[in-house]
Amino acid sequence: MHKNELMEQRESKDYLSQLTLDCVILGFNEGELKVLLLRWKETQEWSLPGGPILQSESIDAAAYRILKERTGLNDIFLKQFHTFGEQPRYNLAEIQEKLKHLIDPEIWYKRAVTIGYYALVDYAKVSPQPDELTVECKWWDIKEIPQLLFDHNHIIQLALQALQIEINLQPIGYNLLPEKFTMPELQRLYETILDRKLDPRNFYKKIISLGILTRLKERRKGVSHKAPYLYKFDKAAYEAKLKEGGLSFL
Amino acid sequence: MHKNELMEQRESKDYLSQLTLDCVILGFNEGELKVLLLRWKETQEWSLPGGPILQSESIDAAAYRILKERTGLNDIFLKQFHTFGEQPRYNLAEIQEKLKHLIDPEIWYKRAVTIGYYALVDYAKVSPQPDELTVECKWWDIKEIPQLLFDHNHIIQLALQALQIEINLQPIGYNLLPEKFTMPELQRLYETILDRKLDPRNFYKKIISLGILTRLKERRKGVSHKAPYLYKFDKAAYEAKLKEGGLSFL
DNA sequence: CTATCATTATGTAATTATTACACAATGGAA
DNA sequence: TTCCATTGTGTAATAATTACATAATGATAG
Repeated sequence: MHKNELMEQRESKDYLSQLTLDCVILGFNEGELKVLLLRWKETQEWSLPGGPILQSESIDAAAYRILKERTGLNDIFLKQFHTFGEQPRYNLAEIQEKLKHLIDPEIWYKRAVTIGYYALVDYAKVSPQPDELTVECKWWDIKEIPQLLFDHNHIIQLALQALQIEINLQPIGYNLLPEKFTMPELQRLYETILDRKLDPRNFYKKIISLGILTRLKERRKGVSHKAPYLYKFDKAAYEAKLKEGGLSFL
Repeated sequence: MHKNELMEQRESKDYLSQLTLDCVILGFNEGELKVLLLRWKETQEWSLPGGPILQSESIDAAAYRILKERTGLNDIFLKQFHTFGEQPRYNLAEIQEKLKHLIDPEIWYKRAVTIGYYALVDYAKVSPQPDELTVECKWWDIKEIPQLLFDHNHIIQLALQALQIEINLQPIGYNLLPEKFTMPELQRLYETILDRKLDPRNFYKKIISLGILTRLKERRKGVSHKAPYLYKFDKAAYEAKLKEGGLSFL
């Protein structure tokens, strides 16, 4: 491309894109993975939280901003997993029609690129907040997600795939559980993410052998069966192991 | 964000970004990983191939376009690995100074986002072509890369990390070698990517046990030592194994 | 108070995968 | 013909993964 062409392009802004970000915010409750979705004003249409990235911020900062706005949480496990720039990413006319009461159809760019992040949060600590274009923000069971706006079903699908790989590389379980948790809870989390049953004896051995868990004296009370022990993630041990290099998970 | 704000934003184009793409094109020659770099006109400055993504194309299509332009190749293993949107990504003033003879400093946007792809190609099949802003396109040994423009050293670093993970999930070796190759060549490729020595007997066992390699009757000739067998990647067997689900690599 | 229910906690043996390790064979060059 | 560099290959030891079953316990219901 020649200097003049570049200048012309800049003039026409042809090479600029609408750059947005979408967050797949995941929590874990009652043995199921949950994802936080927003319902748009005056419709029954749902989508992922997200929005434009401002010129003044890095894309990571934008992701943290959106997370903070929707969940109230600051320190969150957040990871970019894919950038979506198909052409077209979704049926533009359909979206224009569905959301015309909210957004002038003119505003939709032909090609919108969105950067996908997933976040892992402690379900109990989140207070879901809708944004300016939406009226409802709530958790959905990952297995009961409706048809979403844009290509958001697809984005969630890829986020879950990325998570299945990540679970082998990091103790991500600990981001999704409260500070104290039981072994069966942790196992159920792994089973949900990996989408397969695990043997409790082998799971216990494996997890314990990582040496990054502390068993407390306490047990969970109020369950109508043998009370399970509570465990805590031992962050210091984890950091130490990481430095030594040797840490792989399931 | 309210409708009016969105309209205002659109007017000012504040939420639009310069969206570019950079390709880490990797080849393998003489036992070393090579990366294709471009030297800019009238300077000694090098960078990765890349450029703006056009409004009319998907980001994957843009990556294939750039690859085709720089290498002449069509069918290429190409993978998006990360999107870079730090703020700032690099020292803008420095870049403006270095490239002012080519590009009006005005043209540089404050925040540029680039999508990183890596490509794996057969070194021998590539005929490197510079683009409009560059005069030289050539392979560099991965271990001898100079200080590059922008944040391109960083981008290469992350591409190599992504490749180290990918090598466990796919037989990517075959994209980097010619159709026929020897076992020691394949081993050296793995050693280079993983950056560690492998035992030849264990490597042989492991690779053969995947069952996706065919040993030919032929041997490589003209070497002043025992002539090694040639192997071919058995694509049919690979596809079959993939379907059955069970395929993991090193 | 006791029996029942649901669930937790845990060990061992078999299988499979990984690692460690050494030397004879061979093609070309000297 | 000898020498050199490199290829081709097997076995034993160790480590990791899988398969598998039962006693303990806390709450609840009778």
